[in-house]
Amino acid sequence: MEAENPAPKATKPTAAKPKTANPTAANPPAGNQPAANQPAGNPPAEKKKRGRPSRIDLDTLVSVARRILQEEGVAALSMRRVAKEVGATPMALYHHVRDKDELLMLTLAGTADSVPRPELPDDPRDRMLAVAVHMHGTLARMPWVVEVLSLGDLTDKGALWMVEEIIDCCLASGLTPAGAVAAYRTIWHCVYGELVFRQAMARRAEEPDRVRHFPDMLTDADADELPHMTALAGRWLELTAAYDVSVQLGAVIDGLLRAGERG
Amino acid sequence: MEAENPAPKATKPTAAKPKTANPTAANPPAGNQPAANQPAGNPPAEKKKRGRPSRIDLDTLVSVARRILQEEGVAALSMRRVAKEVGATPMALYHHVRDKDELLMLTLAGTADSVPRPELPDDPRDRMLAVAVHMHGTLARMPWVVEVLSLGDLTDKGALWMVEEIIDCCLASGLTPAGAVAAYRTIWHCVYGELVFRQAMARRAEEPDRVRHFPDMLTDADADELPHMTALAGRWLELTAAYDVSVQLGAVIDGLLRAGERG
DNA sequence: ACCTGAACACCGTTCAAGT
DNA sequence: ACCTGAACACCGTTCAAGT
Repeated sequence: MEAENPAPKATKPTAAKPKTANPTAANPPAGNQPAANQPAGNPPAEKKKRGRPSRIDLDTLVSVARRILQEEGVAALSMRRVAKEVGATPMALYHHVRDKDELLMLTLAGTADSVPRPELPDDPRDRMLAVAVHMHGTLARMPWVVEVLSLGDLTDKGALWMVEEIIDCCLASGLTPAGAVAAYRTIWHCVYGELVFRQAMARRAEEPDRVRHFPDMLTDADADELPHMTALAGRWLELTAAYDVSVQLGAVIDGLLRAGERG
Repeated sequence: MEAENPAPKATKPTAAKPKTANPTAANPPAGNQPAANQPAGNPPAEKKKRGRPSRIDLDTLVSVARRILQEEGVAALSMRRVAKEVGATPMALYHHVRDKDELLMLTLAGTADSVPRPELPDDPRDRMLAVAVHMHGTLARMPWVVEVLSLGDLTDKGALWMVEEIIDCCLASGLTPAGAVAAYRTIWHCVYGELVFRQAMARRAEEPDRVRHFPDMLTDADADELPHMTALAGRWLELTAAYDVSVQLGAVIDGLLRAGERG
């Protein structure tokens, strides 16, 4: 019954083949959303290809999706919405991307290159701090990227120089390759986590009639078990607002590098 | 026209009043999902209240929602699904919760108390590391909580002892109150970030025919600009799998405490 | 007070058919 | 090869009405 594999040629298309060869190469930096602002109904008919000119192509799809994301966030992005904006049926998109998830990942390509690289100090410790702060600052100005990034990691080739720099600094400071990769990840977690909760707080602040759980849930009866929390409750917003990403990342980096020296 | 506020009594219900007085108090620890496993069509009729006995009450709503979340994740939770499982119309739920977001927040109450508190060492540094590792380990076993937590912070009163402990250790180590709160947040970012990407990696591993962006996107031509990345590309999965949360959190905590000593 | 029924304005995706 | 039309199986939520 299940003897040898029959006809290994191409009888059963394994459904695995991705539709885009190399998305990052096919989708150059794009500066700051080139001309995606006009209503995309009729694309400029000046690109000459043989055969029937397809009404929509992957680049415009991704551009339109990216614009929706940065103007209205991930919640506003739907296949139907993109289809409407390019003047096509929802199902037309599925000829260019496998599904919504693939379209989302493609929107990340080029975002890192849309921002100029900063000058970096030479000292490894200061250098990796500068890179980490730059990562954070860039993403703070692109909230939609943070939302999309939770689906996966490292999809934009233009962002790899930052990873390279941080790992280079770690190695220069004496960490092992494994330690350097781990240190990079920890730094990334700090950056990413801060952005997620900063954005969550911003969203909550927009709907003020929502139940506030903390610190409103604390009563005087909690002072026994939670003395510091009750004491700090009144200042909590002020204290969290004073959070300094640069200072915290500096401390984290110092800890990671010192652990490498000892290990 | 817009003179003095008319009739400050209760003429216009300001739509702000939350429907649950104190969700955490109204919803005790609940151990490990008490008896939410039987089909919840007919609730046990042994609770005697006056007036028409409501067919559904908030507690069963939250229990059912929590079960769906931990069995199938946030994507599977919908108001309609919960309604069906309690044997009611979708709209019946809106008499007990304001919207889906409120229901999600309510599911968090009691989750921290469902896990026993660990023994903690006395030394502040070791103590806060133990708490952080406990946070991470607990949430690693409750992926749905991580997903819901991105909507906000600190909604489960039973989780506050961990924040209290970490802040207490920071203060005992000489940090200022502001420094202690900041240090807690940084530790939380590390814990949370690790969990998000661990889960994202697990999700991606489940659908293996998806495009892998990294490190597959790297070619030999990138060796100039990204020497470490190309060199480490082959070992990347192995290296990230070797990530040790406890070691990393230890280094982060050391860095944070030392920064406090100097500051 | 608590719940139902119908409706509105959406989703992602499959499938068969058109050119 | 590229796209359409209709359909499937869903969403969260509003509104008017029932008891």
